[in-house]
Amino acid sequence: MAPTRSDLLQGTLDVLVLKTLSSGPMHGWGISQRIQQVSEDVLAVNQGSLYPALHRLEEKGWIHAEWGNSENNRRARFYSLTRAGRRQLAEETESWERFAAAVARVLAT
Amino acid sequence: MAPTRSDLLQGTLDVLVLKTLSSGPMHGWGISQRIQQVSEDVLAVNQGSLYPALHRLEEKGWIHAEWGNSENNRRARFYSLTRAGRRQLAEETESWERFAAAVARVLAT
DNA sequence: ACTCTCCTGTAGAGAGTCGAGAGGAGCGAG
DNA sequence: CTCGCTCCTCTCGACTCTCTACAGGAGAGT
Repeated sequence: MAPTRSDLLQGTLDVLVLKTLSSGPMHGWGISQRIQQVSEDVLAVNQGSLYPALHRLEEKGWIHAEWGNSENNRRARFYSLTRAGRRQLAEETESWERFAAAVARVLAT
Repeated sequence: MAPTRSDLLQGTLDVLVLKTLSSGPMHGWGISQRIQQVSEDVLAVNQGSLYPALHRLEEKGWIHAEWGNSENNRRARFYSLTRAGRRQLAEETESWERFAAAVARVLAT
């Protein structure tokens, strides 16, 4: 098994999930697969972080959950972005960019 | 009072401090000023985060502390990077860059 | 003297991730 | 048919780190 360092920085998971959901509804397991794939295995989402995050996001009204069946015919909970979630995604994306740019400025000698 | 969102992502403070120290010894208060300045006020380091971080870094042997006098003739604790700290800085810088790039990949549709 | 700025430090609370573990259900292989 | 694998969801305790708020000493200017 590849070590695939996860080490999600606190607070990044939310925006990652929101963004992943912005291309359409998806179930939790799929979201984690997707993030790992798109990040080229740099980011790995632990299940112990994923589901609490999903519930957190749902409680805040940024995503909406619904039971359904996966492509493999399994019971899965599909999440989709709400209007508020879309707004939140925009906000968090911008603040991530500001933050990353600032860190980069410090790190650049 | 300017709002200056701080919201340091957990784990970023260390590399920021290490990097700031890489250009020479400096005292805690100066480090926080420097980071805020270089980041163009995007990053603000709280004192309640700074000093514990400094002590953490020292305990791990990445920085070395020494009492001295500041430019304003005040008692100040000067920190400098150790050899291990330099190594750590290189490592953390690289892993930050990998991480930031990965997040950027996810965020870029 | 008094106050301002510089400078270091601590304590409690809160947020979020990690590792580990549990469990159900579909599907293919033997 | 039963076993085992993959898919999929979920929870708990430990841990780490940041935040807010607080406390205090000492030099410098008024």
